Amino acid sequence: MKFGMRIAPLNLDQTLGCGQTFRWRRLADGVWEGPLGNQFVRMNPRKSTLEVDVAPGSKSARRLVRNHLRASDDVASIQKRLSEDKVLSLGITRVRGLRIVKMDEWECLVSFVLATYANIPRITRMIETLSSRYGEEIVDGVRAFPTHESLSEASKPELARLGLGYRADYVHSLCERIDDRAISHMTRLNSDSLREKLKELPGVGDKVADCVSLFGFGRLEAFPIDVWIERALTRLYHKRGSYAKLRAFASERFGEYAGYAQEYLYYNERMRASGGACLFSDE
DNA sequence: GCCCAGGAGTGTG
DNA sequence: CACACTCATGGG
Repeated sequence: MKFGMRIAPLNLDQTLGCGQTFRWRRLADGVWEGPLGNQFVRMNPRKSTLEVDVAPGSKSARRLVRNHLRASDDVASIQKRLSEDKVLSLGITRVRGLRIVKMDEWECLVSFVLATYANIPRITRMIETLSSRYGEEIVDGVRAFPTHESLSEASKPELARLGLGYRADYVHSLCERIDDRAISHMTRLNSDSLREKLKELPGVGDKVADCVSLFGFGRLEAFPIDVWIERALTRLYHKRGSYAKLRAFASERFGEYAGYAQEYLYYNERMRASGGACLFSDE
């Protein structure tokens, strides 16, 4: 079943390939596919519309995609606001279609706990391993990210044999410490309280709490600081210091859309490191 | 082999 | 508050 929808501006390569989320795969010609909720979705960016292909009878696919790509974000307006920053204004037009995604809260939490001190290819593998073991099959050979219930059935030694390293213990205790009800309750907290609640969880520190706030709970003011962002802040803004200091700087500088600013800086820093084009400069 | 990775937890000064 | 150290392991 195919249908078209308008989500603009949108660059799927930038949005789905930059490490916000880990289960989308790029096919030829800019087509992306992957599991979204309990459905397997293929997305093909056309001139002015996004062509979506899902299994016949999938009624909620349109809503799922719109929600995941945050279709209601007024990205043009957000970029206009962030362009007041002289550093970002230089290259922001080249990430016009890079959108923040909205992930499932539980999937996001586990994913970014796994992401600690690992690189993206490995994170992808770990998440694929958990999904293939504990996820529900949605189409042939593709399994959804495991629910809290199914992942909770994994024993500690079982998890320890899956190549997660020390993260295996985090995942196991995470299952014991939180459930769907608790997550549902957290969606109603203000961002500061949410952050503190997340940090009470095993394997969740400043950075993971901010990633989960941003990509999982949709708090656009969150500004996760990893090694790449640290480098970007040093190089472009000559800012160094503790997490709290850098976070305060970002909050003051980028305000309610700090999350988008973070993603632009992150994308740019990684492109730069891999020899790609550099969007922003401090000159 | 070597260095690094979308860090967190714990202990110490 | 700031550091220092450890944690387990794959990717480039």
